[in-house]
Amino acid sequence: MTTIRQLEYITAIEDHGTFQAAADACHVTQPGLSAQVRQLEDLLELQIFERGRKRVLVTPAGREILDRARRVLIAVEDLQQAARSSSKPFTGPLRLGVIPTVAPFVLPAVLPKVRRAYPALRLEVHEAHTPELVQALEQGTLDLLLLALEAPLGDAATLALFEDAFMLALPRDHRLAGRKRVRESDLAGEDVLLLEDGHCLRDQALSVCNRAGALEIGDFRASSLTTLVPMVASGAGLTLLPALATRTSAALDRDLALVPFSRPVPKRTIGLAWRKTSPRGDEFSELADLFSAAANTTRRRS
Amino acid sequence: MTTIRQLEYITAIEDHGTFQAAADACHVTQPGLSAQVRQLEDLLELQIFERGRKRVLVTPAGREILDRARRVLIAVEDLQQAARSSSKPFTGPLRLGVIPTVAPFVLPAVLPKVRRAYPALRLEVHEAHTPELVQALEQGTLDLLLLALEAPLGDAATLALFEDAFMLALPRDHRLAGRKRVRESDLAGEDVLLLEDGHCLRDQALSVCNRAGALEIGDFRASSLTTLVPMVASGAGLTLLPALATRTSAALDRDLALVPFSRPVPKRTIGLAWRKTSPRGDEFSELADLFSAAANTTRRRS
DNA sequence: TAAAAATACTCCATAGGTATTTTAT
DNA sequence: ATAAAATACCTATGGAGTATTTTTA
Repeated sequence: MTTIRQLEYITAIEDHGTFQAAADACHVTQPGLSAQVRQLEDLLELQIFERGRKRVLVTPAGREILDRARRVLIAVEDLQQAARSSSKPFTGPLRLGVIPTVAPFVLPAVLPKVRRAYPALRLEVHEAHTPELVQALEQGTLDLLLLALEAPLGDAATLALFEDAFMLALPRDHRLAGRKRVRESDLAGEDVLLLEDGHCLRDQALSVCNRAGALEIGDFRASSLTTLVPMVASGAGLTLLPALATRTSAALDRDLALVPFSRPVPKRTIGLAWRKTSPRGDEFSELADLFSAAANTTRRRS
Repeated sequence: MTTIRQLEYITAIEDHGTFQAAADACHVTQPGLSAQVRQLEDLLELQIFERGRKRVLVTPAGREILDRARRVLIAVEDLQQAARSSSKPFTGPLRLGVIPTVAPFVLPAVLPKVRRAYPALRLEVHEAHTPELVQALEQGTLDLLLLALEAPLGDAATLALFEDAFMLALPRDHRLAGRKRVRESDLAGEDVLLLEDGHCLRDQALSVCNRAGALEIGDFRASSLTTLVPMVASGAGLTLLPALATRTSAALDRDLALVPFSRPVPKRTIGLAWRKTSPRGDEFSELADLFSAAANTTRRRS
């Protein structure tokens, strides 16, 4: 009969590339794992892996089986988590994924609060771009995401925490630096600096710039807001910064000016996302209160 | 560690009401099954069942666990079915659910064709109303549904087969019996007979009647079209019959007249539905060709 | 020839069996 | 009083171990 263990073994093989590495990861011996894989292949009457090469290859039929095996394992994990949650909620590991343009501005305020409110919760933070986070969520590698809800999130459950308005960041000596407010159309013809590919913030800022007729500078893309801000301050161009990022020391550059937009204010929505089938939806909703409270604190601290 | 077998046991207990009956259904002894349940409860650190009463009761926490156990088992079944399908499609059991107002008019033509085209397919037909069918589909008790797509089907994948227009069925001596065509408004003030509760066809016909201002006769509801048609023929009132049902001997009553509607023609859409995650979606789409071909044959035979 | 997977075998943990007692209606 | 679940104990299947051979890049 098919067993959960067999499914863990085959997914471990795909994850680690070889039977030996998978066996190590599962804390069993290679022959033991091999035997189980063989048994599963016999039972299903199809070959999952193509052996022999340096790296095991997955057969087309195996591809389908592996995908479904992961679904089974997620369902099993969810069941076990449901059991933990129902007896003692806010306990055990919680793997949180956060995008890089949010993490440094929210987590320092939130994490201590979470630790204090739920000391039994073992929060693991992983930073990555939205597509990887969403994939990890669907694969069951992450439990909860903190990101901009404008990006495509598959069929995750979402909960908005707060709106994060964009502000125009520019050198102090720029002609727009003295303005009380700017409108998008003021950007027409300006040179803008943006983040590198992958950041959802890049895509959002870019679409504002395209609408306004601003032009991205061709030869530079910042890998983070921390590198982007000094570039702007030194006169290389303008950029859009989320308000969230304008309250930390990183943005406090005396050569940098910040101007808010007049309505309609371009913005992003920061929120939480989780698998609709997650057993911890209620816990996440409750955690959301802490997150938005902490985020508001950060913003008010300005 | 949690095992698939344990999950099968607890769902069997819920399905059969007692440990003993579940053990029989699983082909194991009661103590063996009891031990596994106990082990799972110890592992999850929660009680799933409340023993002692004549019928075992499910605890609130157990309710959650049982629901998730069923999801796991469906995912496992799907994996196994995917394995079968990838090696030899159109093989093994296919549990088909059909609504009562479609089954007798489509299956006689379709089943022989299916048997001939896919002799290795072991088709099991179950007849029930839409809500039970949808629930069984979601629970993994059925694989494929044949029904009217207008009813709420959850998040099933669907494929329309053909449109089934409604016709006005009435006694030969009724004032509308000679008409070439009728419009919905012609029904205003007429007495209509309908099917009993549960039939989606009842709901659809009723909504047409409500729009048209026709009144349902209060003291009679037919349990099937076979009982409804003679009632109409004997002058008890009018009814709406799907065209599909008007081509069989059951409807050939010399006291019955059938009049088509002028545009817009009230109708239902007959189609297939299956779980979006089913491994056999491709097979079902291919089967659909047989179904619509057979259904058209039935209709042309008139 | 050097990794990795398969084979051969041994062992023991445990799922599941039988017989019986306990529990709840 | 009786049906159902728990307990006690036993058995044997099969999952996982060690040692070794076979495979293929």
